[in-house]
Amino acid sequence: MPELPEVETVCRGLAPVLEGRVLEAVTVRRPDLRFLLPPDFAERLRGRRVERIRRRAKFILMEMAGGPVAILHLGMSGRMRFVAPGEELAPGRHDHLIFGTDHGYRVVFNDARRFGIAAYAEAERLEEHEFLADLGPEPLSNAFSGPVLAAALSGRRTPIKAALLDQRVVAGLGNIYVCEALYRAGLSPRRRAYTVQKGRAERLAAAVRQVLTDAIAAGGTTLRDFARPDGELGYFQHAFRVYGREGQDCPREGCSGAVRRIVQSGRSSFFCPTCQR
DNA sequence: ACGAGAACCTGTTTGC
DNA sequence: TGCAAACAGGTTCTCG
Repeated sequence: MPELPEVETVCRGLAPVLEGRVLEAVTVRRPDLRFLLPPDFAERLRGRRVERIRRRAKFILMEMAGGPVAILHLGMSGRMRFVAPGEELAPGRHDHLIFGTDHGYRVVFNDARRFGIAAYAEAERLEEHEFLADLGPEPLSNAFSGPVLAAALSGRRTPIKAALLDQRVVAGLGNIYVCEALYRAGLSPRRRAYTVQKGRAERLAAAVRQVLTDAIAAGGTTLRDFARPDGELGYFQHAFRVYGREGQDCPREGCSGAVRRIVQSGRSSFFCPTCQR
C-alpha cells in the first residue's frame, strides 16, 4: 500500500504528535507481524523521549533519546493513526501496536494483512540493521542521480519495471510510482534495465524525483484506505497518468493510444505503448 | 547468478 | 443475491 510518498506523509503527520514526548505506554496487542517483534520491544521504548521521527526508504524510524530506534514498515496494508486525549480508542482486530504519550495522545499501528514490520535497533548500529543495510540511495537526496541510477542498472537483464521495484537500486518506489515514473520518462516497463543509460537514465532519475515530489505535495495516494495519521486523505490518485487506467486514452496531448495493462512478475504494469519505448 | 513465480494474510471488488 | 475468484500499495524465498 504505502510507498515513499505515503510513508513520508505518515512521518510528517506523526512528528508533531510524538517528537519531544515521552512514551509512557507501549502496548503490543499482536506480536506476529511479518517478522516476530523482539520480545523486549515495548520495554526498550517505554519511558523514553522521542527525539525525531524520520523516514528511510519505506521505513518509519522513531529515534529515542539515548539511542533506541523503533523501525516500522507498513507493508501492504499498514496504517498509522493517532487518537487525541479524551477521544475513545476502541482497539480493532488489526490494531497491533499502541504508543501512548505523556500528553495523552495514542498512536496506533494497524495492519490487516500483517506484512508490516516492527523492529528495534540502537542508533549507532542503525545503518547496519538487516532491514536497512542493503537499501539503495534515497531518490530525493543528492545521492541519487542519472549516473548513479545508470550504474545500478548496468548489466541487469531484468525489465526496468522490476529493477525499479528492487529497493537496492533506489529506495522507496513501489508499483504505483514505478508505473508513473516510467510513463513520465517515456520508457516501456518491458525495456531491459541495462539499456537505460546516459540520457535515458537522466530522464528516468528526473521522472522519479518529480513524481515523488508531486505525490508528497498531494499528501500521497489514497486508493482504498490510505490516510494520514490525522485521518485526512491523500489526493495524488487524481494525478495518475497511467496507473489503474487500463483502456483509457493516453493523457499526452496528441497521442491517440490507450493505456495498456500487462502483468510483470505477478504485478500489474500500466503504460502507453505509443509513448513508452 | 539471475529472474519469474509462489508465498505470506486479510479484505474488498469483480464476475458468473 | 451468493459465492468464488481475482486482485491489492511489499518483500522474501524457492525453483528452474
